[in-house]
Amino acid sequence: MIAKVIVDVPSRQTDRPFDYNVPARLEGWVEIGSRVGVPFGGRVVQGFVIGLAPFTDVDVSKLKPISELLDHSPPLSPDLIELATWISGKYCCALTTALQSMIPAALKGKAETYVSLAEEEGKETSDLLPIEYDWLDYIRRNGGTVKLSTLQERYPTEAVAVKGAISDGLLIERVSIRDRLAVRKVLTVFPPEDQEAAQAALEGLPSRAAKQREVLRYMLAHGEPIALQRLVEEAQTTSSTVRALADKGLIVLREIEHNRDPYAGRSFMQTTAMSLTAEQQAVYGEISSAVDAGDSRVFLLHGVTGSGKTEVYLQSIQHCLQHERQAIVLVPEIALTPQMVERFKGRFGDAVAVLHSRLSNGERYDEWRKIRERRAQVAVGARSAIFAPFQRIGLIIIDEEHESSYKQEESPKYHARDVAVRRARQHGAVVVLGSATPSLESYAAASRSGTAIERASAEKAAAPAAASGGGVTESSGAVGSGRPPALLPMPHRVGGRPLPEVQLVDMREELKNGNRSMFSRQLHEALAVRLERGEQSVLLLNRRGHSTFVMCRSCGYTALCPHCDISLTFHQKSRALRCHYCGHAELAPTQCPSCESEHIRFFGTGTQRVEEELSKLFPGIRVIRMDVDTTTEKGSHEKWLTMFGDRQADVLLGTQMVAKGLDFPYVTLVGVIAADTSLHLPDFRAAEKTFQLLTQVAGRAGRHELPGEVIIQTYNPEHAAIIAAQHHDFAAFVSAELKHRQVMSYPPYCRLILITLSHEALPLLLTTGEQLAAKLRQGVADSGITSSDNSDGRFIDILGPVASPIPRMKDRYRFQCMLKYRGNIDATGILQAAIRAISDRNGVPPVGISVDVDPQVIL
DNA sequence: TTACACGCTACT
DNA sequence: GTAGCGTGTAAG
Repeated sequence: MIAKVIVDVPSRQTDRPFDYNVPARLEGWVEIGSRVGVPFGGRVVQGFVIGLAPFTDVDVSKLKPISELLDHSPPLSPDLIELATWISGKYCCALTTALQSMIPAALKGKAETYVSLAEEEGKETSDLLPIEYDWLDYIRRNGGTVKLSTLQERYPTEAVAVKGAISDGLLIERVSIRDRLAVRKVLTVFPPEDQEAAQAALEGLPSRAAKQREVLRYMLAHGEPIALQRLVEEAQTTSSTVRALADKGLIVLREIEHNRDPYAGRSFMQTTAMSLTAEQQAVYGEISSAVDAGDSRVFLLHGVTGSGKTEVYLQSIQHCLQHERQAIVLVPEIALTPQMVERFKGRFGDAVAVLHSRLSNGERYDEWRKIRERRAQVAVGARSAIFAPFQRIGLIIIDEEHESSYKQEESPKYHARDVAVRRARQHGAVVVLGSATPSLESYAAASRSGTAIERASAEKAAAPAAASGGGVTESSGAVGSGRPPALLPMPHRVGGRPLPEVQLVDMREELKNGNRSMFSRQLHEALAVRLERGEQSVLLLNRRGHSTFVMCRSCGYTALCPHCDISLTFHQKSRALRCHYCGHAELAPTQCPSCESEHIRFFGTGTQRVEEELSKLFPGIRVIRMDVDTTTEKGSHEKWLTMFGDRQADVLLGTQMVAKGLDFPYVTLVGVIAADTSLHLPDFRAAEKTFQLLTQVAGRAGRHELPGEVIIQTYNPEHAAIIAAQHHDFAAFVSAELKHRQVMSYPPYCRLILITLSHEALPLLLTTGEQLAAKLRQGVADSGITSSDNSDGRFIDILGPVASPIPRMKDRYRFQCMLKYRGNIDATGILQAAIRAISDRNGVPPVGISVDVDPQVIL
């Protein structure tokens, strides 16, 4: 049997299947999706079997056998392999990169060399005396096989002798792939099987074996297996005592597989389905009947904050599970809070597997196995949970579908929303995209469709998009391909609670009136009121990144990274200047390195400064600050939110992470320190992102009995995005923004591909960039498309090359080209051909090329 | 990606 | 003559 293997060597030349013989001992075990170790160019690498065939075209003399099978059952299923193939084509990445992203990091094997004694295999080594070679004895003591690296570490002076032994055939070298992490095993003590015999033996124990007697009594009394470590603690004894008992055969000591459960020892209050409002019921009805139909439909659930989307998710999942199908729930990493997890665990208990980046590799691996072994039917997780190894998916929910964190920034640069639609089609599953502020891409696509229930209520909301429509590309992402998503509106909050009142404060006026503080009088006043009433406030510092840059007020010098040409960021803790991109760090200067002035200052309002100011204005105020500095530690995120929920603080101050999905009954004030910081970023989505963030954070207030108030401080109170956020007016925002996008020709009116070229040598980079652009233009011309609008609605435009927004990173210069296109155009195909055309005959391009299809951040 | 072969330079 | 290094090539 021949296996087609994708080897884990991510390069253009090796991105194709290689054929291997399946050795007799693995016959029947090697399946499609198996992870194997194979010899590849003089070493052993990991690979995935993507096909099996009885014969091959490859010269038999070249064929090598698979050297090992790495798992008992294949970690990938054929549908995931098919999905990976699609991803590698759509997002221009190596197939192995796509495959690799689908399995937990714990299964990313590394090659390890082992040496075995030849004598163990019946060969003669009598001419080597153990006295002469300590290391030889060491190998014998360790069962005849040890890791070469361990041997080298223990006997550094014997390198030559070891090498000699290998070439003399006394030692046999073997290369094997070792997982980063095996299943965790725990030594466990089992109670005696024969109670009566044990009782008798207990009497017969010598009088000085008091501890043994105690342990045995404990085990008889409890009658349940217990971890050795715990037994030792509970019985105040040592492991040797327990082992002695085990040697006598009175108890059994055995390793058992242990599953790390990050939520072990935590009880979740079980909840049952709440009765739905008419609005929720209508939406639930649409979703559940589509699930029943096994129809791979896409719904865009547009529900205002507090409209009860989560309850609809929960009941839809319930419905799906009742039909023996599984469900995936994607949540932005930042919103994967204990609150969110609690709601799912509370409803579905152990049937839920949770996957997020704060889990250790081991924990994530265990959750993943829980899914694969069908012990879980619901997966809740961030982006990569879309690859959860379920067999029969019925429903995929993407909460906060507009979040840019669904786009992976590293290769494979996939968008989880588009992958979800594709995977749903494989399984005949329903996709629900939920948001209070849908992305313009999804919304524009959905506006072109309609079903019974939304036609009535959505017409008004959809009107502006539909009016400007026609130009909306029918293929902007997978969302747009096939049948357009149907819009499911939920415009009302549960319980008829009003959306909070939003007040805009013009900070220019504040300055004019002599208030130079970062708090306006209104916000100051409102905070004081909450403190007095014992209510809570959420303060948002809307700034992307955490940059507090360094500038000299005398000469204007700013500290730049010597490798990347971008501003260095000041870190209070270490008093260091760090580069955000390459990790370069230096000590913060006390005087200007350029003009030696003392007037060097750290700019930008960080959360730290807001915190200081708050304590100055309100002595004794209890503030919880959540930003990258305070939430990197494992579990810290959770800890802060629990504290805040327990009302151990008056103010929750933070960056974007405080804006999403939180639901605290005593929060009656939301303050935005400066709404503008993200508004003027050189990114066509800046306004959209600002609107979304403001709307989301405003939704944190007054979700329960107490009414909420929102204060937004801004220097641009007349900006359309900010006014729309003030009035909770999604339709107005969409209408204005879509017009703008159409004029400027940006998504959803076209699609984008960003190509970044990088190299240390600037001249080479420039010429290569020009060559690539020329080949692209030629490719476009050859396929008969012009860059102006065609009668068939197709159009393509090639921009650049121009210097990237970050013109140098890690000592490499960067230039970029942008492809803008609309209509049925194989843009990735044209691009791939152009790259091939400027590459050498081995397919290696002269400079680094990175391709980002449907980029989220142009910045 | 990486191991290895090949060819060149620089020195024993 | 050969160790040491850079470059190119192929990997089943």
